[in-house]
Amino acid sequence: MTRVLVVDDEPQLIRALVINLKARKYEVDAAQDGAGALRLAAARPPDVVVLDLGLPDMDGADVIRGLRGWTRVPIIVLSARHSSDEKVQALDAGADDYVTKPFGMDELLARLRAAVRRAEPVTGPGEGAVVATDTFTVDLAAKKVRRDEADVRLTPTEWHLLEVLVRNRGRLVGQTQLLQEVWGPAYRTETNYLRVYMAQLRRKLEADPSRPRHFVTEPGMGYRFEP
Amino acid sequence: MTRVLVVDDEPQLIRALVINLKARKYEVDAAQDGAGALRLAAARPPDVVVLDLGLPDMDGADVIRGLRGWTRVPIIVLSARHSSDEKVQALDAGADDYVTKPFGMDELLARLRAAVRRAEPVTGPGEGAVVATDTFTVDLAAKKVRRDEADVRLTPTEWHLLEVLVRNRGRLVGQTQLLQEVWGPAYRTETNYLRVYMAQLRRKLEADPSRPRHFVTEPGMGYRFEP
DNA sequence: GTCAATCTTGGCGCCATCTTGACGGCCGGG
DNA sequence: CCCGGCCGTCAAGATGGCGCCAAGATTGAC
Repeated sequence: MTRVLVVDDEPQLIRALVINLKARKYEVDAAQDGAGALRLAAARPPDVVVLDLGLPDMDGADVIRGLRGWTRVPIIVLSARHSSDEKVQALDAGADDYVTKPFGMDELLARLRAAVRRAEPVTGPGEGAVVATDTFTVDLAAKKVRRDEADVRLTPTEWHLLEVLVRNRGRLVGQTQLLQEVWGPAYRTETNYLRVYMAQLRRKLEADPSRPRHFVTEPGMGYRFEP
Repeated sequence: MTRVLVVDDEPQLIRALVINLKARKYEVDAAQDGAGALRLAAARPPDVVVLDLGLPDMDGADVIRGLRGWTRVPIIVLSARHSSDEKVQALDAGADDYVTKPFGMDELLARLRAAVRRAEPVTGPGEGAVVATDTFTVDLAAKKVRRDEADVRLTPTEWHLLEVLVRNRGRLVGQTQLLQEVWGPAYRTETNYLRVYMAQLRRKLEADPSRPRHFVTEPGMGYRFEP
């Protein structure tokens, strides 16, 4: 699911955006000032940022630069100022788009889709998204798993689970987190599913499924993927 | 040097843009209608396109789609229409930005810089526009499919679908993405269409349509084109 | 106005996938 | 030593996605 970070100091506008975005199946985080936005963006990296320039605590351009220091996430700027100067400043600071208030929700959503669309392939046709072990390789962009020179067929659930583990490679991923990301918040206690699907993954990918070397169980806590 | 393709039917506006762009060390090509724009874009692939929607010979969205068929070059749309609908249509057709006339030259240049900047790391215009398999070849630029020494006739929808798949060759394309790109954002759940049109493509292009080797179904996730 | 091509819509059967429950082994604590 | 929690394994029933077919709508050409 695409995650949007909304930054604005007007609770009303935040409310309106959150409602509209959630109705369209976006995951939404919200912050009311620049410092909070930067903190939230680091904690839960968004796929696109909607940023109001008129924040109480920081200059808008500084927020943009704060993000651009470590991420290429698309930034759509909102502002009440029509001044050409302000637009140029924001865009040159690293923003991707500039929308003046008041704006049509349809238009903002369309610009948001455009921003997400063109950002997608940045991770895509490139390279680096391939993780390898001694027995198999995972291509996150192409959604492909190869083992012994042949493609391995994974079901959607299997793939989703593998994806979460690989994205956190080397780190322990808690059972709750796995269940929540793959099956949704309502399944946080169904540890049964994890057992069944971890077994599937191991059977399809491990050299010796009964003695897993890459999908490690951490009893009582969760699972870890070791490249 | 960055090459800009300017498309507009007003010679005055073209003159103004050409002067401003050349002064800033851009290389500039210009076309006065949609057909000329598509021809020129194919002959001398630009790094960014500035496109007026009010062209005499073609609908603006069709020009966008004509470009998007084979290239991901950033497209900045100019238009006198402020209608929200028109903006949404252009953006969803594949445009990256939408500027309403009259506009400040500073702003346009800033948006142009932003578009070029974020497109930078993407693969240059050297992508092969012809993709071949053992039974047929697809020429994205010429919009032609050859099989057994003869051209294959495809309907517009079939083309569009094939186009999206081929552009993402080797990678899995989600059902939602396919539906959204081919039929529009409102059809993201009509998986019926996919089944029908994938069957059409397979019937026309696969050696054995009932056992597809190039248009692979990934149940529950999407489809993949394998060259 | 007629006709053909294309797009939309619905239904049906099959099969992979998901869900769910049960069982046994391992391990640490009482 | 026994017991309870946790994990791995297996299998059967429920579910839902997919391919396929075919009949209306719709569009566009003549």
